[in-house]
Amino acid sequence: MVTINDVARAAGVAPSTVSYVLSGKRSISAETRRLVEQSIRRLGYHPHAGARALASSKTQVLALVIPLRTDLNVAVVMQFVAAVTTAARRHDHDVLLLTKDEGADGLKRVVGSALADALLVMDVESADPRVPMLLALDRPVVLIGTPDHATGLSCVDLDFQAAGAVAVRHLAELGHASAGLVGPSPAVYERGTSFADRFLRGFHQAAADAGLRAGARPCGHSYEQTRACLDELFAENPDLTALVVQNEAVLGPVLSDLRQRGLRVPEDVSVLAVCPDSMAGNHAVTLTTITIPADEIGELAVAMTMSQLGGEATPETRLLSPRLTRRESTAPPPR
Amino acid sequence: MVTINDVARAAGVAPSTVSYVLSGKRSISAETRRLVEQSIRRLGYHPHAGARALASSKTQVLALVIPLRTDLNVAVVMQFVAAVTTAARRHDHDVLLLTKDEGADGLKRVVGSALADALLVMDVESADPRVPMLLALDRPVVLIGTPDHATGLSCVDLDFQAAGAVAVRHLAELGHASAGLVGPSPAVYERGTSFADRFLRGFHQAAADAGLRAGARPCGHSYEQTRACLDELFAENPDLTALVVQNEAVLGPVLSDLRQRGLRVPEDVSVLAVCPDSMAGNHAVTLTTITIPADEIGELAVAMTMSQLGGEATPETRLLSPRLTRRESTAPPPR
DNA sequence: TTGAAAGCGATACCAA
DNA sequence: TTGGTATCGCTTTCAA
Repeated sequence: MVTINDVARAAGVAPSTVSYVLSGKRSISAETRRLVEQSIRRLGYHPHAGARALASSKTQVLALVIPLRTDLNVAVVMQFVAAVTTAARRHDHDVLLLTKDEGADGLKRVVGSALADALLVMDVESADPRVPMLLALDRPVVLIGTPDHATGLSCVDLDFQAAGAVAVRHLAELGHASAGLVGPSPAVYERGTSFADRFLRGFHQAAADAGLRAGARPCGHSYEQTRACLDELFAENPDLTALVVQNEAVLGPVLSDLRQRGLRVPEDVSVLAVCPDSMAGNHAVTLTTITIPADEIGELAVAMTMSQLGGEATPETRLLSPRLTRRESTAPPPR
Repeated sequence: MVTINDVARAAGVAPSTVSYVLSGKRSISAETRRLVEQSIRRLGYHPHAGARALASSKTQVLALVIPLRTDLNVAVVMQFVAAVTTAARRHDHDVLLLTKDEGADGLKRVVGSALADALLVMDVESADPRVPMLLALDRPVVLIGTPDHATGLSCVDLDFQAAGAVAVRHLAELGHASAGLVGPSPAVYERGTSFADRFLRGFHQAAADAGLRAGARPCGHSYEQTRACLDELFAENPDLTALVVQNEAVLGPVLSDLRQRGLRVPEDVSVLAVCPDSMAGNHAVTLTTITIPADEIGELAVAMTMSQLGGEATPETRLLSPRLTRRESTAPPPR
């Protein structure tokens, strides 16, 4: 293995000088820098991460906690993971992957054994059992989502409450008098994953304000459950003319079930989807969407982590404003 | 921070003894073990990963390289990531996430700086530029997929060639005289991602053997591209009675386009999907599938890595036999 | 069955 | 602007 001493010897300088060339923590003459950098390249030197961590108490690693349930949300989670990893590399950090099932102990372990400098946590629940521990942990933490008692923790998320309102207002402006919400799966509500509740709140409030008749139902991810969900929505409100779908996984089933009911989109029913923009074109009718900007959120989360690591920032909550893009799937109601 | 010395002092033993209790590398009296373990718990001791890596030249970390394209394959990739991470933890290892765009240099960096003990690489191409470097790297490597010149590297994958054949034979046995393959996106073929070619080969060979008229087309993931793909397949073979879809992302579009053509599944057209079993129930008709056992592959990949790390194993290629589960979407052809 | 101590490869302080 | 060196926390050899 090539060590800093090898480089130092080759360049005819002290090991500490090599270290300083690498870290930029003190000024180096042009000539010395050249010599050192050349030796580094020639020898193919890479600093030993463990040694570095030991000496500096910095790992240059971010731990990212992802949900394990692979049946739902996958596209969003994946996009987010990709964004975080890419952004982390731009800041010269790597990403250690943890799964939610490791729980609070897993986080304690990773921090305790100095495997990571900071934590990014996805799929946070309203009363997330990990929150107290995260607060106790004296490390930068950024949550994707907004749990209830997170004062002291940084949070990033789409403003789902505003999104719910934006969805309703778009439909109201088109002239709809009613709207049904096809929500995330019941499990999501049961776990108290806050984005579902926040969207629902925005949805109902805006509906009340606009005088819309609104109904909402969670929706499991199988075709049968989707059909049942629509059955209920239509039973409650037979003259429904618009659906808001906050569940990417069932977009296909929703659209095909509507067709089987003899309902055309958007002529008979408008459909507004809450999902990444990239999914808008994957259906027979291009979808009006409120985008879930997973990569923006990921990048922002990393940026916030970095400034906390730099000591320049204190915890804060950032909610991104919803953006609606109108496409083919929404139109004025029939008649 | 709690160190091994703190634990040793609390337990009244030498630091080395604590180390041996932890590693099990020499026998310890019951009493000493009890004392040490108690101190560890009481103090909440976690060994410092960096220090450990420095002293032992082992990181207990596996690097996992994932593809970045988030539009395709996401479900499979995600399932795989989850499986690897979970399996790694069972073997007392963590997972460092790399993206494919880091390329060969990224791998060199990670190994060079001793960030990981072994590499798991997804999305390998036939003539993957990373292969030579992986061979040069003197570390355990397991590839998900099978590149061309990988002698010396371990590979795990579904036996896609056999899968192609199994698909055709199932349809032939049902009495079909023709079959169309809706393949992965053109980009996948262009990159020479080997699973696509292998499936295609098995598909064509088995079709020739069984006397089936077979056509195949790549398929982009948008609705428009899917419809175009089906257009071509039907143009080439107007009396097509069966489709094999090796592209989970377009299953929805394929099914709804068939309906728009007035074709019922399975009465008029049989559909056989190559995808994770968990997706079989997400459509109006439950799908006959050849499963992509992402979690099995992930677990196996980790197991192989571990035995290589243990020095018990030499590189080998393992192709999992395809498993077909018949559901509603395949049936004898009309008439 | 246990202890003492020499590294592992960096960083960063103290000097020059 | 540079060098020397103690130090980080652990593993493992050598001795007892």
